[in-house]
Amino acid sequence: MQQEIIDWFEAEGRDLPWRQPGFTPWGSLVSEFMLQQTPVARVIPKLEEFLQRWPTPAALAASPSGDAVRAWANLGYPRRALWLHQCAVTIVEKFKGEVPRDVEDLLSLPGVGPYTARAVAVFAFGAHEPVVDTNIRRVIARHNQGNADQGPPSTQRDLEAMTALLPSPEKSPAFNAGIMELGALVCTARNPRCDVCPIAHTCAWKKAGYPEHVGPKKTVQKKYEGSDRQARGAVMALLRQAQHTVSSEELQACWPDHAQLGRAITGLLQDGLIELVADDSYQLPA
DNA sequence: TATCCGTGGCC
DNA sequence: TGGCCAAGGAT
Repeated sequence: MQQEIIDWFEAEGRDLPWRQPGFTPWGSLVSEFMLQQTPVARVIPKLEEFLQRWPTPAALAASPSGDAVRAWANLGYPRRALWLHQCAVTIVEKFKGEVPRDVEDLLSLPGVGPYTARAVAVFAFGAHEPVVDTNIRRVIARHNQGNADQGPPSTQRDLEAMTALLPSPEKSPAFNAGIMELGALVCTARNPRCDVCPIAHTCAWKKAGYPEHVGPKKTVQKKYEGSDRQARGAVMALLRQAQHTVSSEELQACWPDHAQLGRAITGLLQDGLIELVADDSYQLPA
């Protein structure tokens, strides 16, 4: 399985920006932040802009966090932009301006969890570590466990499952990237392309006749339309496009439900995504 | 562990 | 049309 995935990846893997020679560890960190729950196609243009403007952690650390939030634009989950800015500050202060290469150090950074820490360690530094993302979990669930779907994540179990599959250290990056790419391009959530899958001949799910998912299912997201999250999004969209501060009155106009808007503003202030300035106005953090 | 956190595209 | 899904993380 391992070598087949590596061979397939080298033949069929996409030429993504973060796979270009010379791509920096900082670029890897930024790209992994952007790729957290945001599709590749939407990330690519924003990543290029972001890295052109802030090619190093020191460059980003020298800018106000609000600038990072504004550049994040509509990628979603703007707290990621704030955390990435805090990463830059920490990297300058504690790691001499260089992205750390140890998983433990990476995990100490805000917004860096089990996936991002290992992705950077492996893809930027060639570490021998298990990377686990939703694609990899799905491939393992199907090919190795014969189940249609990965179900809810469990960090410890998932890391153990992927660790058991790791090939020799020098092949770790290609295997990790390859199995992830396989899940993204072939072993997809909907309409998997088993006819072109390099490991279909050993796939337990295929062999069992593609049974329905067994076991606990992923929890479904609440409806976005009319949600508190959408209210937060409306406030952030208004503040991103504003040239100056935005008055409380202008904010009222961006969302119909006052109680909901109040919760959104309170939450955003608490998260540090917006700031209250003197005259009952708001802005992105300076 | 379950829930919260944006946004947009797809079938 | 609307639910599902997308290289997760924090609490």
